[in-house]
Amino acid sequence: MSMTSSHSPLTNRQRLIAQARAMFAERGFEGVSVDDIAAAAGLTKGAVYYQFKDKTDLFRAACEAVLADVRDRVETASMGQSSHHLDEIVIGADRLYDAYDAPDARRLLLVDGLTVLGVDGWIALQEPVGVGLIAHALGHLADKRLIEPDVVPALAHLLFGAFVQGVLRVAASADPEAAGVEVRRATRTLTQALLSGAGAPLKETQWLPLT
Amino acid sequence: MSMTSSHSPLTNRQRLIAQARAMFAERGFEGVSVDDIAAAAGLTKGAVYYQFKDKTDLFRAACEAVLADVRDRVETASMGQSSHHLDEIVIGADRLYDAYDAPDARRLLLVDGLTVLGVDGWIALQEPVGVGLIAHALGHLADKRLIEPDVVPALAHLLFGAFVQGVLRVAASADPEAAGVEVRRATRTLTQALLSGAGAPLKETQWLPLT
DNA sequence: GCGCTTGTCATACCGAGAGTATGAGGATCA
DNA sequence: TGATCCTCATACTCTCGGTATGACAAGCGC
Repeated sequence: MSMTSSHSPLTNRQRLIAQARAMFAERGFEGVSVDDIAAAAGLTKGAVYYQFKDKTDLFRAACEAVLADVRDRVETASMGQSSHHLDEIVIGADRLYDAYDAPDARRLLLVDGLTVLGVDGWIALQEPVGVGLIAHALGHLADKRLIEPDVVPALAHLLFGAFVQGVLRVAASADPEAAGVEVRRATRTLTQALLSGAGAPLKETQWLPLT
Repeated sequence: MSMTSSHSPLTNRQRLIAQARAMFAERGFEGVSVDDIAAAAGLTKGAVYYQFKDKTDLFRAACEAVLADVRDRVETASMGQSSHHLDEIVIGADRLYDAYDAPDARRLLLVDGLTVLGVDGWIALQEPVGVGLIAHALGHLADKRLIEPDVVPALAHLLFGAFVQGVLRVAASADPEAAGVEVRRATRTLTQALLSGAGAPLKETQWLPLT
């Protein structure tokens, strides 16, 4: 069970995932029928509902395949970069933009994923890769007390949300080239502001003893 | 055409929008059928397809109704607050969290809206209220040269993306009370970092003509 | 070889639901 | 009193997700 990438001939399950990934990326989750995916893989609906629980399950498998490629692009881009440095949050954001610069990553992970998988499923999906990378970089800032350590999980989530809208803004722009530079500059403004150490004291008024 | 809020008896169109808003907020766009909405309003599908182009059009009308309430809550909360001040970005974020603290705002505007209306439709929907408020507050920072003025539009979009994930993180949390405080603290870390003026010079190394 | 099980997939079918076609009923106006 | 327009109900089509069931092959014990 679950042997990933044996050798030459793809299993029918892998072909279904590959077709689903390509077609979902082009026409979206609602724009593709299960019969279409099965036919594109040279199969019928019966094969799909044997391999997967339902259409959402197939979508989830396609998302994980896309996410695996995104993770690969992030990690290979991280080779030869200064790790354990404070500005990892700055260069890490640029790496994320590069890694998510693909139609399937945008459509599956950032657009349809939230509605199809639900809020909890979506967060669980993004936690290990995107949010995790940001949280790791923020950990270095917390070590130097540039930010409070206990805000790292939530702040990583927030920054990933900013990143998501950055990707979507570029994708929706009439001039993606210019929008890409604009978004990366705005992101850099955000991340470099965190490097200036303005979140450490938080001397403001003891507002709530909660948490 | 388009007479909003005449007096006592709601028109059938308004009743349809109200029912759609309530049912979409509870069961989501895909979880509610057009017949259900029509029946809940004491009508049939024919009335819906006379008043609206399709189901998406009805959803869009419901979104605008929700957004009108959100805008009201933002503006009434803005009465008696220090405007034209630098920390408007800090207190404005808190006002946004309060204004979006409703099930229909979360589900329609932040979850289903992106997939149903598409990326362009979603951005166009959020621009006048949420993004606009943030852009206005960022304008004060740009006036004082704490950030570069030309990054304001993109940065406002990014910060709104962070805000969206903050709302969703609270909604998905098992303890919304604690998560709310956590998210607001993280947001404050982000906004206050911008106040420290680390984005002004941007003297950084001629980084990349990339993209 | 034979029966039995198991894994894999095709076929046939059901029901829900979006969208359309059409006409009924009322109101207004000539 | 028609004629026209507005508003909506009814009846229908068609796509599509999901299920039920059977076909077919590969093993496996005997």
